[in-house]
Amino acid sequence: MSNGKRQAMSAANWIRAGYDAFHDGGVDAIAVERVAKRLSATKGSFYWHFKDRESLVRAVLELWRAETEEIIDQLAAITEPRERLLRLFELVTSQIPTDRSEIDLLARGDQPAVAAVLEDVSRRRITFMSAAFREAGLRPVDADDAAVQAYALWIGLLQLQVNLPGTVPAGKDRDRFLRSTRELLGQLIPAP
Amino acid sequence: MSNGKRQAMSAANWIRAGYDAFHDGGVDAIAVERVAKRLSATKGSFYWHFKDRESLVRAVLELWRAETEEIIDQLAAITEPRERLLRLFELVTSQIPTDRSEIDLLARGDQPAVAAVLEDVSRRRITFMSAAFREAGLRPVDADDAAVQAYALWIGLLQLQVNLPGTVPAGKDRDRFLRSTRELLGQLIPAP
DNA sequence: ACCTGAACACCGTTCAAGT
DNA sequence: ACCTGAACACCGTTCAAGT
Repeated sequence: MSNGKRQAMSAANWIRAGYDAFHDGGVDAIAVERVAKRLSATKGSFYWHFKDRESLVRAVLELWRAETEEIIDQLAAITEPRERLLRLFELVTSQIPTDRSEIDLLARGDQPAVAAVLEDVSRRRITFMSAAFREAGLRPVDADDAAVQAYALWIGLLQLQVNLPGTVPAGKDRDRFLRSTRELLGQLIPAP
Repeated sequence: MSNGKRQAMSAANWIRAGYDAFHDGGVDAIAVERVAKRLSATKGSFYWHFKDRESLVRAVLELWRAETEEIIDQLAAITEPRERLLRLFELVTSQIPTDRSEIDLLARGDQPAVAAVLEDVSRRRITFMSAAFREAGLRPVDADDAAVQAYALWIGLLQLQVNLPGTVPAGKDRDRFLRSTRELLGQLIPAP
């Protein structure tokens, strides 16, 4: 358990530098040569600590996963399922005007390292919503459907936000749009 | 207007080969070196006909744009706006289980050549829907919102379909899911 | 007018050779 | 144990030189 200081340090250094690169330039920026330059190290050094680029991407995205887990933990504390869903919809719709990293990950979903963590996180979110819909009174299959539809609308809006700026209203129209979107999502929740 | 046969032929050859590559392997497959190999030509030859890779991508995606235009033309023939929207929802939801190229384009939206055509096509679709919602009785701002929400749900589902196979129900659950999705979209249409 | 071939700057990956 | 440096196979782009 105790450690010779250099060795463990170094792998963590590469991951930290990769995480910074990810936030600056997305998944593509987690590039061996560029990260090596950032650290004033050589590519050869990298391949001592990691099998390949994919391992580094995987390690960096593990950090991202941990961040998203916290949000679910907070929501889980709300016991009333309708309230929990409405709070969730409020949370994610208000994030829509800002979040970019999420879409970058969706766009790189063809890379296995990205696909792995993306699948995990998405299924986690969908399962979480489905459970709430069930608690709120939907039959299991309908709860699953509703969760998938809500999630699709969510990431679809993120996608439009990033890819087609101007389609998702900003400024003074923003509030009206987000309210109306929450209403649409609210249609998925059965009446008490 | 009339032509020396080699010259015009050659540029068109590159575009056709690029279009094939696009269908086989997505936007990334429109790569100068690989397409050159396909044609048994050199990269140098390519740069005689095109300024850069981006010009080729642009030319290839023009073909894709033309294909999507046809669908809108068909729907425009339906005069009753509610019927037109329902038919559209039916059309796009039934495509969800198969379409991949659309998502590949969304994923490469960071490339200017892709962004350009993607924006055009998307705005065209959203405008088309918004007009129908307005004809069906919504106020202009609400019609715009509804169109954006419908489109977001659509591409969100495409995204899940491709990135997270298994979340969008297939097989015997497929029909129930698509029906319920059409119902949710139908909520956006005002009562007659 | 059209094309070849080599060069250059980027990637990822490997590996002998050094410390 | 850890790293360097050079090599290789891919990219895109440029350009002198050929026909």
